Amino acid sequence: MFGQIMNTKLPPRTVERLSKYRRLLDKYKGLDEAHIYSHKLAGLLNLTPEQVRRDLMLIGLTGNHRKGYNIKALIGIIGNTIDRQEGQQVALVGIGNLGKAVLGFIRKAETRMNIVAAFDIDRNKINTHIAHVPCFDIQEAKQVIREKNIRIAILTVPPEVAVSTTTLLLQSGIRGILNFTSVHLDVSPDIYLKDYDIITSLEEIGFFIK
Amino acid sequence: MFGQIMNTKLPPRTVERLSKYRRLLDKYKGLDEAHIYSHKLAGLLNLTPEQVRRDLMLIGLTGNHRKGYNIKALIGIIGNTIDRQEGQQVALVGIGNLGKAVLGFIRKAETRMNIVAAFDIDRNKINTHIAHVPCFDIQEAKQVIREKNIRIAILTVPPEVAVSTTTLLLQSGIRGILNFTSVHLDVSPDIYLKDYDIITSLEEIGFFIK
DNA sequence: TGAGCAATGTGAAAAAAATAACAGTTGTTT
DNA sequence: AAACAACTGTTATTTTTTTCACATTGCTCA
Ligand SMILES: NC(=O)c1ccc[n+]([C@@H]2O[C@H](COP(=O)([O-])OP(=O)(O)OC[C@H]3O[C@@H](n4cnc5c(N)ncnc54)[C@H](O)[C@@H]3O)[C@@H](O)[C@H]2O)c1
Ligand SMILES: NC(=O)c1ccc[n+]([C@@H]2O[C@H](COP(=O)([O-])OP(=O)(O)OC[C@H]3O[C@@H](n4cnc5c(N)ncnc54)[C@H](O)[C@@H]3O)[C@@H](O)[C@H]2O)c1
Repeated sequence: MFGQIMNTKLPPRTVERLSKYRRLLDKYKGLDEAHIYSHKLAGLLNLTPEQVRRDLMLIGLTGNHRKGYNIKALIGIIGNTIDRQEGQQVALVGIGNLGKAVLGFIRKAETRMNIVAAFDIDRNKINTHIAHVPCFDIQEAKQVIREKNIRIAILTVPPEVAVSTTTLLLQSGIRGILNFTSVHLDVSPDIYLKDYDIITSLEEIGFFIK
Repeated sequence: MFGQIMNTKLPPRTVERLSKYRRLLDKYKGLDEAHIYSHKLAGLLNLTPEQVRRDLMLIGLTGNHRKGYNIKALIGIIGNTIDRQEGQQVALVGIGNLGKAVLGFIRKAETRMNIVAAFDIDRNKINTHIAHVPCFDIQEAKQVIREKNIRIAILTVPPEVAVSTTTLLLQSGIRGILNFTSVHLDVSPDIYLKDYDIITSLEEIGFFIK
């Protein structure tokens, strides 16, 4: 319906921005105008209009020279580009303070990424639901991950077990990890690893506000 | 002692990596060898040796051609480069699930970034300590931030109040923000803003593990 | 109808970042 | 003490990402 899936290699930065465009525009959908200009979108996200236009060009979206980009088409093509047709299942591993905060947050957020399982070792959490997500014993990870076709894990376990847990997850078929544990994980290049490192971010901020 | 402060403009990526080198080597300090090779450091962080050498070159650190880089000197120069002499004070704003997790985490982490105040509107939290950090009424933000010379804020308030809270923080003298609220903040270019956006990160991971 | 404006689409240039290549150094070995 | 090995330091090259610049298009209005 919205043009074909462009699976030519997209720059990582472009993918990030596409996700942001969509999330922003999801809120506009239906309400306001049917169209949006590159400079408007750029302004809302602190980017340049050229950058927006180039990103949209890369996914084969073409706007109207007078009205700008059709918002529905834009959301549609971004979806065709970055979503998987069969949906993306995500597991959260380690249901502590941080894990619970993340579960609550993602549940509220409107997203295509479905957290379908959480894992812990704590008997009090296992076999309960937290934020409507079923919690399992980490020992069942292999089966559950296979059964539910989970490919992505959010890692919020204590640092001591980060490496061993990662090994288990990779053996279970996980292909991408969002790592909150500030422990360096040594994974093969075909695993997509993204680290969230607050300390590094704070130090970076500290340096640049000098 | 460890060479002079190089305040020539460093690339953001380099600053990030410097922070990581230091954190990694803090653990090595005293224990193992006195020196480390670029390829060792690179291996530990999934970088290339050339990148490590270039980063260290940029901060004026010179290694021994046979033994590699002196770990103490390395930690020292990184400190001279990215730390502020007077220390960096940080505030956490919004002591909810996420805020508490972050407070607990940073407290445990060995870092030069000191969280010296937290703010909320909840009467039950105001005037208590959480993870040894004193909690204040957000209405007192202006005074407290001035008094304690805080320049950096971690923003973990509900999305609805993210923009207004940011305005208040900027008026109070905050220069850098680590934003967890997935709300787009429109700040002037002299404010260093870093967004942590889980949804975008997950979608990015989802795209690249295809 | 056609001049004018305000967008888009995109090649070209520039800037930023990563990688490669290699000469120079330092110790070791024979 | 000469040849060798294994590093570093740095220049050059490549790749990636952003910005510039401008021709083209679609609409409006006189
Ligand atoms: N990057 C950041 O910004 C940031 C912020 C806060 C915390 N953290 C890190 O995130 C992690 C979690 O932090 P937290 O405050 O939620 O800690 P927490 O102790 O509250 O939670 C850890 C959870 O993991 C569970 N767990 C322990 N071993 C496990 C295992 N083998 N398999 C599965 N689950 C297991 C525990 O039962 C607990 O529920 C820590 O590594 C912490 O350092 C990072
Ligand atoms: N980026 C992420 O990965 C991520 C993950 C989880 C949550 N979040 C976001 O982080 C924020 C906090 O999440 P949470 O789960 O901790 O929410 P929460 O509701 O548990 O906590 C919010 C806290 O802010 C306080 N607060 C409300 N208004 C305030 C004000 N004007 N000034 C100061 N404090 C105020 C509340 O009293 C509460 O303590 C939300 O915006 C959420 O969307 C982001």
